[in-house]
Amino acid sequence: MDFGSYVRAVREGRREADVRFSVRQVAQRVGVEPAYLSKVERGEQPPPSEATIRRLAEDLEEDADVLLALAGKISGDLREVICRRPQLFGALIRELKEMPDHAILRIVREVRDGSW
Amino acid sequence: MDFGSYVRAVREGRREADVRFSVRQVAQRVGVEPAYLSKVERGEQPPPSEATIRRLAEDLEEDADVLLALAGKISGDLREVICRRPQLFGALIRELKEMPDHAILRIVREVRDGSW
DNA sequence: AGCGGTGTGTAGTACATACTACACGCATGG
DNA sequence: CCATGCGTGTAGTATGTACTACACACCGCT
Repeated sequence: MDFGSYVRAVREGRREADVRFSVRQVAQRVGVEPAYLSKVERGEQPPPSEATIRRLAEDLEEDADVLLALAGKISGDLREVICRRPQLFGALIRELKEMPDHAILRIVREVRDGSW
Repeated sequence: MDFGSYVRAVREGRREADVRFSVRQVAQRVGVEPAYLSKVERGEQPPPSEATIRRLAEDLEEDADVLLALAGKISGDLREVICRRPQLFGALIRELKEMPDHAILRIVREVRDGSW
């Protein structure tokens, strides 16, 4: 699933319950031209900037990280964290690359619970 | 320390032991114009592309991830890993954001040693 | 019949990215 | 003294990013 198709699917879904989720109205709330959003949804244009994707995610009540990922982008705050200690986070991420979700989730929980 | 200054420092260091590390010769091996490398080192031009940074890192025997980080970029393979499971890795990285190096290293080791 | 709202086609813009090509003056060695 | 290599200044290019502006045809409503 690419960025455009996903956004279109989500928006059309929302629209079934709320007429305010037309291309035009979403575009207006997000602050872009309707024609542009239309083209992005159809993949005729590449995904928008991080800032625009964030506003779009908020309007559609979608997770910004997921939309950014579909656009092949990484949240600015995550990039900063990694760039501050690239070897450390590089090693960690490459180590966890093939790990199943539950193993990673377990680490997240254990770190959060302060077993460290 | 910005990207340019760092590269310049490393290259000048290497040069003390090996005359092959002039701007011109490094540029030639890396595959860019000497004037361009010169400008990048002095911060007159923004850092090069990921591919060029990788070739530069190899020539200078520096860690590519470190150079990429100084350029504010994230290695393509790491981006792919994160983009495949954005929520999971997002949660993990944000959880580890303020953690000291040794805590993260411990996780890396424990994952590698297969205590999971 | 006409008005508002719909999606979309076409064209164009401003800025960033990622460089190349050529030229200049300096210095060091044969 | 001049050839070689050095770093660097100036100018220019191609491609990508991130959009805007306007126009068109269609559909439902009153």
